[in-house]
Amino acid sequence: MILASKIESFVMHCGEMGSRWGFNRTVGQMYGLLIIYQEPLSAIQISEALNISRGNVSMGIKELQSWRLVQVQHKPKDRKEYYSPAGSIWEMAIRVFEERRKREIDPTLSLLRDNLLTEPTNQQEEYAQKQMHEIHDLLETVTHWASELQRLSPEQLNTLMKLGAGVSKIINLKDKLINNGKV
Amino acid sequence: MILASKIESFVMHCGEMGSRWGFNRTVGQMYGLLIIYQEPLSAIQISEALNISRGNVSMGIKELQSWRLVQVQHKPKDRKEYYSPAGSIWEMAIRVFEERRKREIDPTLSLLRDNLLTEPTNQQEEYAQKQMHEIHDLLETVTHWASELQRLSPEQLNTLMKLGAGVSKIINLKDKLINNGKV
DNA sequence: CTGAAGTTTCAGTAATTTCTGAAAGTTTAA
DNA sequence: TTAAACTTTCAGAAATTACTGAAACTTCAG
Repeated sequence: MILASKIESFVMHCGEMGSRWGFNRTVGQMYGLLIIYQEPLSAIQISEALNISRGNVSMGIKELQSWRLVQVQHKPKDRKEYYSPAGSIWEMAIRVFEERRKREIDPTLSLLRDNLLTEPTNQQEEYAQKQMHEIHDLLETVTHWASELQRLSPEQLNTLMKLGAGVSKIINLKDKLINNGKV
Repeated sequence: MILASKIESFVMHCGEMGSRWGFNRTVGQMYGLLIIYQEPLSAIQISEALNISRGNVSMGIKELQSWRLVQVQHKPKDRKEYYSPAGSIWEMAIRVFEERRKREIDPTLSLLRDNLLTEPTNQQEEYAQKQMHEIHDLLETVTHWASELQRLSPEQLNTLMKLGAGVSKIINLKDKLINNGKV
């Protein structure tokens, strides 16, 4: 399988960015390929398109599945499995975001919670706990907000984002209304 | 320099999470240490506390500076440089967020922009460009929104986050007001 | 100047992560 | 059953990334 050069440049870029996005080069390439290629692809097609071993494809698919980013399909009269991206671009973004939160924030939150349960035994620990407390509260707020936002429909979220900083005006407006007892 | 066990567990955790947050283990540990430790620390103190070479500390500090996360200070009658975290926990979070956007999203946006400039030459490329277009628009919207939010004061942003999904009610409210020609 | 006290750089080594390919496992059609 | 067609696993090799320590560089007090 030979890729059109525009497609290839996108796929290779995904590979280079892969590790920054939380997976490795070949997993990044695989995901890029599945997104950009209209038809579902079999493991062997992926391994040929990217010049990587069949075993590596298997491991990569597993990884992408753990991120809930790929779907398996079957074609009639064909025992092979065919892979395609799971959900719309929008949904994929949400999933990457969510998974990264789980991997990057949740473990820290739980460590902080544990550490904050015990009393500080000296001045040094007291300061340490103060800092941990601040980090904890920040992460809690952000996590909570993120999960609330995820419950909005794509349209609502889009409206909100397009609103940009204008959202602050609306918050002020709300405050005014509340203060006037009108809401 | 010996660390209290609670401090140590936090520092080691930062090390383990380091690579997920965009730096490596020792850079993560160094940053954790600076955050949790009340006094500014010299390079030699850091290297002793973490059992890493002096040269590694120098490289790590450089890395943290490229993220704008540390500050250098001097003590009277002492030629050593002392390091401490730059800004409040809040500001640090903003900076990590911003730097990661630069490293994880901006390069992709620019690749997509370039690829979208040329006309597709066949059906396969047409589909590819459709996908790239969607990703591009999503990343643009998110990036733009993020930079708008950064312009809000911590207090405003906090209000907004605490509001959670309630923000949708407010958006609806705004729509109503606009439709009634009252705003 | 000089040299002591510090910082930075970087070649080579160590540690970690990723990838391959062959073997083992699974599924299904006949 | 059997065997073909496929998938998964995993030990070891390859590639990448991080770390050390010694040398080079910088700064400054005397």
